[in-house]
Amino acid sequence: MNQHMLFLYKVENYMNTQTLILAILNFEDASGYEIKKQSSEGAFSYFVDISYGSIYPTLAKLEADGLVIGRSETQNGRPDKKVFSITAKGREEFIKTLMSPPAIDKFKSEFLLVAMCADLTSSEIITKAIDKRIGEMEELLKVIGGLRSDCDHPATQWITSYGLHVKGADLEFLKNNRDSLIAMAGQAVKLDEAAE
Amino acid sequence: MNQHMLFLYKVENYMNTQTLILAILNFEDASGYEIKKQSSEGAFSYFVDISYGSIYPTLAKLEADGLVIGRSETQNGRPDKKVFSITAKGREEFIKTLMSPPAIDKFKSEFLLVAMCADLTSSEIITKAIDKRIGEMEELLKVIGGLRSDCDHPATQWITSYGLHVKGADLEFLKNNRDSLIAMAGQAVKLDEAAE
DNA sequence: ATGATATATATCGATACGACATATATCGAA
DNA sequence: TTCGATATATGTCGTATCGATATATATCAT
Repeated sequence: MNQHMLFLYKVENYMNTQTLILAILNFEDASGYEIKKQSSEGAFSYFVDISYGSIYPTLAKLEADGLVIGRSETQNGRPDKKVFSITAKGREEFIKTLMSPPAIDKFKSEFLLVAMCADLTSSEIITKAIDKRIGEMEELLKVIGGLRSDCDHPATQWITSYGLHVKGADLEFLKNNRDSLIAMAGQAVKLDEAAE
Repeated sequence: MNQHMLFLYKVENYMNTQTLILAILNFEDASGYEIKKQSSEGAFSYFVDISYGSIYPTLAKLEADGLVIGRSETQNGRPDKKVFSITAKGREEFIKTLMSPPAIDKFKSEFLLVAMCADLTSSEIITKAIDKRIGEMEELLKVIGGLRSDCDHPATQWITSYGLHVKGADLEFLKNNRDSLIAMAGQAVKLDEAAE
């Protein structure tokens, strides 16, 4: 077997717009706007994010493929919306994708980049960066806690407990080690000055 | 001020290929291949990942802009490589980007999607998914631990301690709650059958 | 010698993001 | 009372990035 035959064993990534939309619609009917809200503020926001630039074209494609169906709804005091439901074919397709082993998490952090380069900047910059992060982490814990109490679906409870545990540990480290990171700020500059 | 003037206050995302390459070259000179290794196996792999499809075109652009300079190096028993160094202008540009407050972490998880949909699949699928994750988490802890002992740079030690703390808590939750997630598998199917 | 693996550079199609455009309606403040 | 801000709602478009592929050299085990 050579490297060009690896596709036979390839584990496909399914964390794409199509799967995400099917997952959300499998829980409840939604418009494109509501899908965006679910993905960036709602129950899925902790591990998912989709942009409008992906949502609307993908909804059109999913409808053309018969995986979802849309209907227009007129509203009082708001623009009309197009609400989508998942079809039997869509649900089947979605459950099939869930059977592949999940790919490893994707994680990118500007904060860790700044922290790793703490010696290149000022203590003011580092203080702002870590305090911003502590605030965001506290906010995220509130959001996850809210999701947890709003929903009695067991698997959702499981993942929110997971989130609270991990992000709680995260916040704990940030608070306990805030000052030691700030103390590293500007050290590279000081070394340069000492060398002159 | 209307919404079209928001760019005046916009906090730019700087977690892009250009910044990442400058960050890596600020630590040490590297070829495109070595930059890829740093980003997916080395000191930066915990919070960064760049593909070849981004690295080579960006290196060419950075060199054209005078932020890095490349030199060819012939090697014994290996293909030639082009090693890049960051310039004074590049370092200046990089430090300037570090002064903006870091954007929130980006996180996407197929595992959490599968876990949230545990009731739609079989216990076999869920068992494989969580055991795969436990194995990957143990592997990641080893990698971060290795990075920590290989490097005496204080800020790198700080972020690796952070990683060990958070990922340790992650693994702890997975082990303690593995069986309760598996118990949720297939419940939606059972409810369907009971309704028949 | 054959195939697998590692080093090394590069391109290209598909995907997704992020900014922008457009429209309706509510509500508080100048 | 109109102006601006905010929220709902749909959609497009340029561009950044990924993931797969192509190509080449060299080593090492079978």
